[in-house]
Amino acid sequence: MEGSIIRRRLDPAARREEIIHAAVAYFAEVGFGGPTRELAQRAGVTQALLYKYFANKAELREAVFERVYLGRIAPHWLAGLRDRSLPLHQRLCRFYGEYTQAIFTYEWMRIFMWAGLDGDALNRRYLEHLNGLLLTPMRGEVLAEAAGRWVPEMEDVWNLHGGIIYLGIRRFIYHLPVPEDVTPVIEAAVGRFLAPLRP
Amino acid sequence: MEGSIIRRRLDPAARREEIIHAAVAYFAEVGFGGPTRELAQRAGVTQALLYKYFANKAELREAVFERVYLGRIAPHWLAGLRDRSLPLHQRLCRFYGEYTQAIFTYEWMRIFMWAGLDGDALNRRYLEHLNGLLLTPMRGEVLAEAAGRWVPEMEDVWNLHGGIIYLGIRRFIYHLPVPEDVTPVIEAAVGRFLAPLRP
DNA sequence: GGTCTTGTTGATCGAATGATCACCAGCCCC
DNA sequence: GGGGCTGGTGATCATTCGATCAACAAGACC
Repeated sequence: MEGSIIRRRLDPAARREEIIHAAVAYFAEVGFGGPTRELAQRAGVTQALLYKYFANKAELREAVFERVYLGRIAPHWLAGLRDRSLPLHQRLCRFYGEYTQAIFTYEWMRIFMWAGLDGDALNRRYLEHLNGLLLTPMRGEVLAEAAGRWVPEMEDVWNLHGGIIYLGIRRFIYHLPVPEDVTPVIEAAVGRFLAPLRP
Repeated sequence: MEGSIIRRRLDPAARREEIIHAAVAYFAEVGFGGPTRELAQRAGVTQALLYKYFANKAELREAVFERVYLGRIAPHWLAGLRDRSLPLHQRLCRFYGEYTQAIFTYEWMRIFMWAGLDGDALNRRYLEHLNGLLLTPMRGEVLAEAAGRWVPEMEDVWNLHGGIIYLGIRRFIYHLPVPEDVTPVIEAAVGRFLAPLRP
């Protein structure tokens, strides 16, 4: 009758995985200030067990960061942006379509914001990486396409980027209604961004 | 020789003011999870005294919200947006110049974000208010100006808004370098937004 | 200058939190 | 099927947190 709790022995790697998975969801919701006891409960585990897999809370937090940040930037995006066999408009739309698909999740958006407010260095490093690896090349493609007709500032690129990211902020941070399909919004934003290129 | 601490009796209203002022700065920095003892220290006051002015921490938090949110939207902004004796471009630039001047502060941007992550209802209400009072009329002005040539979606307006607000997010949340003077960035963004109106 | 009001403090309480440790029990292996 | 390795637990510790309260003292008033 009662919810019999069966104690299951798990492979350490699998258990660690389960804990990290639960921690990502938990910290995304309540922030890193949330008590470890509640996290343990969500992971279906005792609080003491957490400290068999992580020396302290900070280490668990690091593991969550690693999980959330690592491999979030797909290597083919840069090549895709530079593939001049396609129109630039199409390349930008494709990139932001895939990028938003990658980061517009409850977990990523919120953990990124919690970490930002906490002043975590990983956050700034991620954005500097994004800037160097993708946004600057994006500007380079515009420069090549414009052929002197227009010299965009990096701030123009950041403006495009921010306008799109703000969709995710509205949805996952502010809990405001946002279009289910962001594709048309991205296309409109990219269109405005590239408007100076039109003859 | 030692920093002699002189106990000063203050008018209750003034003391309350000091506490709220310190609380705004403190919570903006560390979030509402920050301990009341450290806040009291920053306010130059004992922790016990906080509870003479606020029944509990939640009430102090409310006072901080009230201070930060209240009167942040200037009443003349709506009239300024609707003043058709000026070009729409100029009206939008003026509005966002004043709006960013009002909210691009360390305290406002960060408390707004902490509150958003905490799921505070005031947050959503503020944005719905902003939407109804300013963004929707903005779209209305564009509609009037376009006279059928272009029918912008609310998402286009949100995109303009988000692209500009993202400047403050980059600066105060992510601690990234951002142009000191945002005026040119605003002008460029407004220009792109209104591009469909150009013949 | 004495007295009374009340703004302010130091001490302290109970609850919650991160972290530890002795001990238990599931599962593999012979 | 019975040791034994080790994943897992319950109890507990030290600290920190929000909150309370009796007692103190600064300043106004006569």
